[in-house]
Order: sequence, then structure tokens, then C-alpha cells
Amino acid sequence: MAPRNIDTKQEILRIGMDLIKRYGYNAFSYADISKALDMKNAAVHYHFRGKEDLLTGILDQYLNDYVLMGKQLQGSGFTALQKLEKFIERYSVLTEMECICIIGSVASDFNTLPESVKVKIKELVSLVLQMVEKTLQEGKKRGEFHFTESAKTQALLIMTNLAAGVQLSRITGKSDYELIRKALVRQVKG
Amino acid sequence: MAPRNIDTKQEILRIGMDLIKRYGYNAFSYADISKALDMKNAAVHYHFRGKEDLLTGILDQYLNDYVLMGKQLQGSGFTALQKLEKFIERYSVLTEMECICIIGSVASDFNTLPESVKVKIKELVSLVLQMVEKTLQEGKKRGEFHFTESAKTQALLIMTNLAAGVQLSRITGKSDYELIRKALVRQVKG
DNA sequence: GTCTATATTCCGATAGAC
DNA sequence: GTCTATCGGAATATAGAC
Repeated sequence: MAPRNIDTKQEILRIGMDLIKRYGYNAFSYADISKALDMKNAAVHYHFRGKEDLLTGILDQYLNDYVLMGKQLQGSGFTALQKLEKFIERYSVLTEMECICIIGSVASDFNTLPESVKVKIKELVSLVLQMVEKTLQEGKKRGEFHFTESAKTQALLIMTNLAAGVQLSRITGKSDYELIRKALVRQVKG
Repeated sequence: MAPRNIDTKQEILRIGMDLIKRYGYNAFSYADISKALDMKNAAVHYHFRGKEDLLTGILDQYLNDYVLMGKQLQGSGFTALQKLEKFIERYSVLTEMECICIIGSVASDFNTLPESVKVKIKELVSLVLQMVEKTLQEGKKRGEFHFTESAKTQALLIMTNLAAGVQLSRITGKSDYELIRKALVRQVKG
């Protein structure tokens, strides 16, 4: 059959990214992806030899996304607060989709993953934490933020508030996430 | 054969509680449990008809544990800070075991679980959050704590710092968890 | 690039012996 | 209460046709 869609690989990544945030890595199958794209599971194997390769592709996509986001924010002229809020917004949308963040999802399955994937997860977490830390430092320098912890510690506090915030919100409802979101912004403003 | 151990059901629960925190609900099997207890998977089915029944049993066990812990702390004469630190200690030990907390674990798998289990998870989360909130209120009344958020919001901040703290720590190392733990205590002290 | 068909392995679960 | 034996189904994956 002629290529139905030259971006099938990208479509598989898109579906996979949704499934991993919605159900978790060990809970979705190639069949879920092939059904969503109306193809056979063998076709998915053509684009990603095995499930671990797919997970690696998904993580690479997130790495690229965050690098791109970092560059865009850097050249945006945004205040530090606006940059932080752009970051927070990524978590807020998750609560509308019954999803948790990619980092929380792979953290839960971490012990079931091969070493090569664990390394990539570490890269992703380091990248995201450093982005937040850098924004916090900038905001403090500019007098926008007045938190008393180190920028690194404050970044850890924010990251954990957001990551587990979307997890809790899945169980107890979105209002708890909103309380967390507003409080963490008050915290950094000091 | 004569009963090898009259507490086999309790042993299954114990192994199950470890597996769910170490690998996640969808990543462990009855075979993992039967191997750990040197029996056949059919024997596990005798004690817990299906995997969902086992998960329900595990959640009931945690509910009982937390209720017991609440009663013990109530009659302990501890300061609010000491009570909070007893709670935090439960999370600290997880980082030594490559485990995440039960709430984070089931939050990740939440969308794959039947309604009856979801209800029990909500009960567990509500119980734990109320325990923390109550301790925070008590500490504020006694002049031990000086946080500015509502007790409920502060409890949410602490819970999310701890839950995602052990998740991050699994990826980036225990030192990040320690930074979070110390900072959140400073926060409530105000 | 996608298909059919199939191999393999594992999982959850049950029947029936002991 | 635990065993052996087995079933049905699903998941990962591969071979080879188109």
C-alpha cells in the first residue's frame, strides 16, 4: 500500500506520548497505538522496533520540546514570572486531560526500565530542573522573586508541587491542583 | 499439604505492598508474589481471587496503618513538629528502598483501575491529607508553626513535595529528596 | 510503508487432585 | 491451603507478501 501518511512516525509518537501520560508505560500496548491510527501492530514495529525504542523516541521528543521551549522563552522578553507561568501552564493542561506529567509517569515505572532508558530519563529531569532553577535565579536577580531557599531547592519544591499536584488532582479533583498552583507562585514572589 | 504458614494471606499482602511501590500495579504479577513466597500462582489466587482484590486488600491495609498511626500520634504527647516528622519519616525510608509512595504509585495507574478501587484510593488520599492538615492546624495553634497558607493548602504542598520528592529522588538521587525534606520543614516553621 | 500470519512468552484465572 | 495442569487471552515481536 502507498504511504498513507508520511508523518506516521510522528503520529505514533504523538499517540504514545498521550498514552504514557494517561495510562503509564507498562499499561499501554502497541495494539492501543495501532488501533488509534487504524493500522496493524506490525506497522508500528516498522517505525519503532520495540517498545523500549518507542519510549526512547518519546523521551527524545520531550527533550527536544523542552530545549525548544527554553530557547523560545530566552528570546521572548518575558519577565521571570511570565516564564515560570508558561512552565506551570504545561502542568495545568494535564489536569484537563486526565494525564500526569511525563516525569511522574516514568518515575513510577523507573525500576522496570533498561539502563539506556534510565539514562535518558535522568537527562530529561536534569534539563527541566535546570530550566526552572535558571528562571528562578533570574527572577531573584531582577527583584521579581523573593524566596529564601536556594534556587535549586526552590526549583525542586516547585517541580514536586506540580508533578504530584497533577497526580493528586487526578484522584481528588482539579481544585486541589489550583490551590497548589496559586500557593507556589505566592511562595516564589515571597 | 498442611498449612505451611497460617499468615500466608498477610505475607502475600506484605510482598504485594512492596511490589506495588517498587514496580507499580501493572508491572507486577501473581508469579512475582508466588516466587517470592516459594509457592504456585494458584495458591495466591486462593487468598485473593483476582489482582483487583489484592489491590483492594493492599489499600485496606494502608488505610488501617494510617488510622492506627493517627491514633498512636494522638495519644503520644508529641509536639506537632514531632508528629509531622513521624509522617515525613515514612517517606524518607522509601528512598532507601528504591520505592515510591503508595499514593504516587496508584495515582500513575489510576486510569487503568476499576471504579471500586478508585473509590478506595480517594478514601486513602483524603485520610492522609486530613491527618497532615490536622497536625498543621494544631502546630499553628500551639505556636510551633507559622505558615501563611491555609492548613489545607499547606498540607497539599507538603504531600506533593514528599510524594514527588521520592519519585525524583529515584531518578536524580537521594540528595534532592533531602533538600526538599529540610526545606518543607523550614516552610511550616515559618 | 503497511499488510497477513505466526511464533513466543507471559499473564490472569480456573478445575480438580491431594 | 497448596498443588498440578491447563485454558483463554493479550502482548511483544518477527517473517515474508504486497
